[in-house]
Amino acid sequence: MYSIAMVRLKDPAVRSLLIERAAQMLRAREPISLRSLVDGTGVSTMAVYTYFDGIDGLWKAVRQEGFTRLSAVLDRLTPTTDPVRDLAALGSAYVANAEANPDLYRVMFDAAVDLEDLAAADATLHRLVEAVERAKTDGRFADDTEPLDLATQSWVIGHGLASLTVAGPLPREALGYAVPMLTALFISAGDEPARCRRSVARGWG
Amino acid sequence: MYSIAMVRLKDPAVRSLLIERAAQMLRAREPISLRSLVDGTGVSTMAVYTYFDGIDGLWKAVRQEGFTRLSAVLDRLTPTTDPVRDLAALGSAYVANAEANPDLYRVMFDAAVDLEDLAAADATLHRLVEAVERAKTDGRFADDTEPLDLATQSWVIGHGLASLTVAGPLPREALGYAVPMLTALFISAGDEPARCRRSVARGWG
DNA sequence: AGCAAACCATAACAGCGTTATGTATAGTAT
DNA sequence: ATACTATACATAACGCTGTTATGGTTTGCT
Repeated sequence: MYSIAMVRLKDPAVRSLLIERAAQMLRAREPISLRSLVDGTGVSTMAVYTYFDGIDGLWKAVRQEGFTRLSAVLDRLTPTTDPVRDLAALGSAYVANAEANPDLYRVMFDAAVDLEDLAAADATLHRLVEAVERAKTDGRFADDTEPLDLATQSWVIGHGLASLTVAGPLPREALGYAVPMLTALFISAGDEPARCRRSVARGWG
Repeated sequence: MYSIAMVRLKDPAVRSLLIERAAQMLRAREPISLRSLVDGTGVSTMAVYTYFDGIDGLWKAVRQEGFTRLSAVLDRLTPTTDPVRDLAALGSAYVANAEANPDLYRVMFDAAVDLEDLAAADATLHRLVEAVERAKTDGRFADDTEPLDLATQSWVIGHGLASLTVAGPLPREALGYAVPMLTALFISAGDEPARCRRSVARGWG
């Protein structure tokens, strides 16, 4: 006999509902357990097994949701005529997203990595690679600049800062180090110093 | 009635024994629980409460042990006449230590930060600050270089790389990015490019 | 209409961190 | 030496966790 308040939904709706609720509880800093997750939703603990194959699968789904949202945030940025500025803007949006959702950011990176996580992270990185390629086309970076290398190094800076501030010992203001660090990196890749400083400052602000 | 195989040790010995065993299990990638930790040691689960006030306190102690070991590794480096080379050597030792003890490194940074953790992390950072100061005295960096700022930025690079490789999506080879990244950073602080490249390469190797 | 598969509520299980209780030990004052 | 007190900790129980088993309900296909 099902309970009166029973909810009967199609597959994807239940999936989304549980992921959404997990993200919510993460933001509210409520401890997440199988039972606390489904309490008040009308779905039973078994739903988590039907849709995610256990709590680990749920975390994996949340991780991917985090990357999806990050991608959405980065997609909202429209390229300008200054690709170096765009690179800085991507970095700015990246750390701002981490700062806005610190617990989600932690979940995204605190687990052993599997193939699906790799693909999600790769999609994020790809945006940086594209921006570097545009900058190279515009002659801002040296010809021997490897776009994937420079993009990865930009990511390392963004993640290092995000990780040490939102979930670590550095104070929030340390996020500002992104400006001199990205500037130093882009200048080393061949960009003209004064112009680079302007571009990064604009993209960051 | 105590069991026959009962062990009776002084306070610090039990503390060290449990921390050491936790570090061991971490390295062996065995799941650590209160019961699995004390199994075979002759001490009861209550000892963890006597000495650490629960499992969270145990993790905190492990975290501090991690920072202590890291400090010991960095202390083993003797300064040369080239402080920029020394900075690179510190970075190299930092990521090598993370690579050698990936699980311990994760524990060190995966928890909410409290004051004692802060102090331990600060001691690590201090070594970098000193090296930057020596480089400034030698005229390698611009006069307006703030040692704490540059040291922190070096740390961000080291942690970003360590975090994304030992517990994240980047392959081990990505650790090599430290060389161009540190070089770019030090050049931006005023070091002469060719000399800087040599110093970093020597410090890293 | 009948059948097979999916769905999932309920309940039981082992393991977790923690708390409670009482006994043995260590140290100190008498 | 004796009595007292605080510490150390073995044992057991408690409420929680994720997981598995079971069986009834619902759905969709034939």
